[in-house]
Amino acid sequence: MIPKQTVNMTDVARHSGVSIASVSRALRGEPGVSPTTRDRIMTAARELSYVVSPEASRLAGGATGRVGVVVPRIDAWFYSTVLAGIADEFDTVGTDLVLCTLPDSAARHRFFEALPLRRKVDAVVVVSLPLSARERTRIDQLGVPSVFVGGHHPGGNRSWIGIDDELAARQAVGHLIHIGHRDIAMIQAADDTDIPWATDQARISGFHRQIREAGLGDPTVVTVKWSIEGGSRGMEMLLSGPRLPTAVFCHSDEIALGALRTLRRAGVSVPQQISIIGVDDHPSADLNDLTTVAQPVRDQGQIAAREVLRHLVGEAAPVSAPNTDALTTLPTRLVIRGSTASPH
Amino acid sequence: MIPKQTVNMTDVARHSGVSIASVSRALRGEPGVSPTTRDRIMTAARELSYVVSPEASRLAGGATGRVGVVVPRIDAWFYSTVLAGIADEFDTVGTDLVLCTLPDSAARHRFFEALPLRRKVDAVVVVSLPLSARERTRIDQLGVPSVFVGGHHPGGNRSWIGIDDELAARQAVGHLIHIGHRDIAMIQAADDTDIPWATDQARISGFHRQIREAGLGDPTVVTVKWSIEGGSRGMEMLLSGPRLPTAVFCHSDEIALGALRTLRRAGVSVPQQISIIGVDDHPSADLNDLTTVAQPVRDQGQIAAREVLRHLVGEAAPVSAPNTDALTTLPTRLVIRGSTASPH
DNA sequence: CTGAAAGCGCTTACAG
DNA sequence: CTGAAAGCGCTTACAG
Repeated sequence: MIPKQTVNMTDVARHSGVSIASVSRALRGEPGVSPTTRDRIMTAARELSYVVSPEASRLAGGATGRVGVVVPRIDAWFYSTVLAGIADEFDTVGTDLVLCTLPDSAARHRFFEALPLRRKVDAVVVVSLPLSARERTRIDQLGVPSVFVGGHHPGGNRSWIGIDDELAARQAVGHLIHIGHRDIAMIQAADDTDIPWATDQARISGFHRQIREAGLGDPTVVTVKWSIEGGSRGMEMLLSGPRLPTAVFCHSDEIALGALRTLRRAGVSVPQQISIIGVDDHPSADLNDLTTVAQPVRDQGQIAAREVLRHLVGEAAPVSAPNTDALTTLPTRLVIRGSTASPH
Repeated sequence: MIPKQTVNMTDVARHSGVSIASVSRALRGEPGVSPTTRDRIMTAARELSYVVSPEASRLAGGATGRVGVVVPRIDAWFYSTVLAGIADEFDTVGTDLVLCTLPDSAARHRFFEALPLRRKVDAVVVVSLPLSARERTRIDQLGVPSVFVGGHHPGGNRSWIGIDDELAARQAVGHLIHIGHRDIAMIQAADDTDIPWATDQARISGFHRQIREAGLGDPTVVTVKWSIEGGSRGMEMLLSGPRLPTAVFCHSDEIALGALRTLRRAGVSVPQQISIIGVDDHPSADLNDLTTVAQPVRDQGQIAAREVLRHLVGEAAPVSAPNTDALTTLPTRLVIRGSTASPH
């Protein structure tokens, strides 16, 4: 005879001499089970090292114990770090993480049209994806709570965790101005998708506002792709100009690192001849002595995870929570290293 | 009245005027459904934008459509890149990826004892975890196919994809010897867990073998943690010695980057006064002009994913595949940049 | 506090 | 080729 592969609720019930209804209740910590019975059940479950079948549980109206996490990609520092924060938090409560990556627009389109997460998860976390109205609707149509991380506010009273990108830009540019720079350029990053990243807009407008408020003239701005290559290219563009600015605000640390590489190759010394500042506090920023504005990345993941788990336990609609409660803005802070100094 | 949340197989059956048995068969591409009927069913399913309930499917004896991926952590370049390769591949066939991270030994212990993946996935990919015999057994007890990536051979005829770490070390050291170095030290990384990483042993023995075969004397070796900090520390130790070697083989690029940082701070010029070489071809290696031995990381993930999917479709036991077939070793190659040069 | 029973949405022999 | 029916392992009213 073939032994049963897995022990099920019936086995636990038999071993503890009760019905499966009681086992189900006890295991989920529901009221309506006497302490004695509960004890007996828990012991039996442990002895048999029983785990509920998520399939059966879900099918019968329970939860899946799974949460979907949607990221553009994972082989990039920001996303993998957010993901690590989420994974850690899920692990403590035993929630399974179903990962969805949308590396290109085809994958993205497929995801939002087919909604492969449908009927598979109890909630979803969307990381750093600027959504069109249609896409936002589709996420809602998953019919489960959603939480958004980074980049843009999803609108409505959807939960959002992120930083103030405009402020981050102003902190960076403010530092340059504070130490005496008057001729500040920006290497800005642009995405090639049609939907503008809120992050990008905010960092750009923060730069311009800070420049304007300091009474400085029209700054030089070059636009490149968001990558180390892009940063290299951007600095090459600046080096090709009539005169070099005394400082450059880079859209991100990746851009800044590319810029530093070009400067090193060009024999321009940093910070003596030019100051460079980025945003993010990428691990390589420390390694390359880059001044930057740090954002708490792992924390964003952790907080998002907690938020989503909160939705899952307190199933009740958060009537008490006002609209504004849905937005959590984390602080950014200047990290001064060796790539910035006063001009001359 | 409350509208049904989701459309189920019965709806599709009704719309196409057949029984749910036929719908089930048609949707899974099984034989035994006439082309006409199949067409009608497919159309109805599309119109209703129906997706099968994985829960119900699994419960009834089908597959979950999910594969578990176990990684030590994700906020590190190697793992997130392997993961990206896996995720891409899964995406093309619609397999869901359930992510498990084991950041510390507590999480690891919990994972192997509780086997949270039990009954939840059709297969599992284990990335770069050196397993004890007990842990290997536990993975087998999941009762689903498993594929291993990187680091160590799992033994038996389990599928494994990785590189030849000993060869990688020899390629690196061979380059140093080839350009004239005779005094070569190593900064080696040690893990703090009790189980030795096969990767580590292999890179270390590759170093020693190459040194020995070149007839060079007893090399200086310092041991540190696998991190940029560790690399910094290691180079500090070498700088504290009686005389500086002319070249240093670093266990990994991260170690090498830390070493470079210390040298920069110490005012020792690379490669004029000392050559540095790493292993991995971490993105920062390019940025910091580090010579290294590259390994295909994303490919390892992709191949592992394909392998696991192969197991899933061809459910039949691979009787034809001999034992050796289970091991896939990917090539490594020297990438020469500016951190190595002939001595003097 | 406890249990018998219906039902969740599928897959799979078994008949026809 | 097609369908009626059992059963996968749970949860949840409904009785007691």
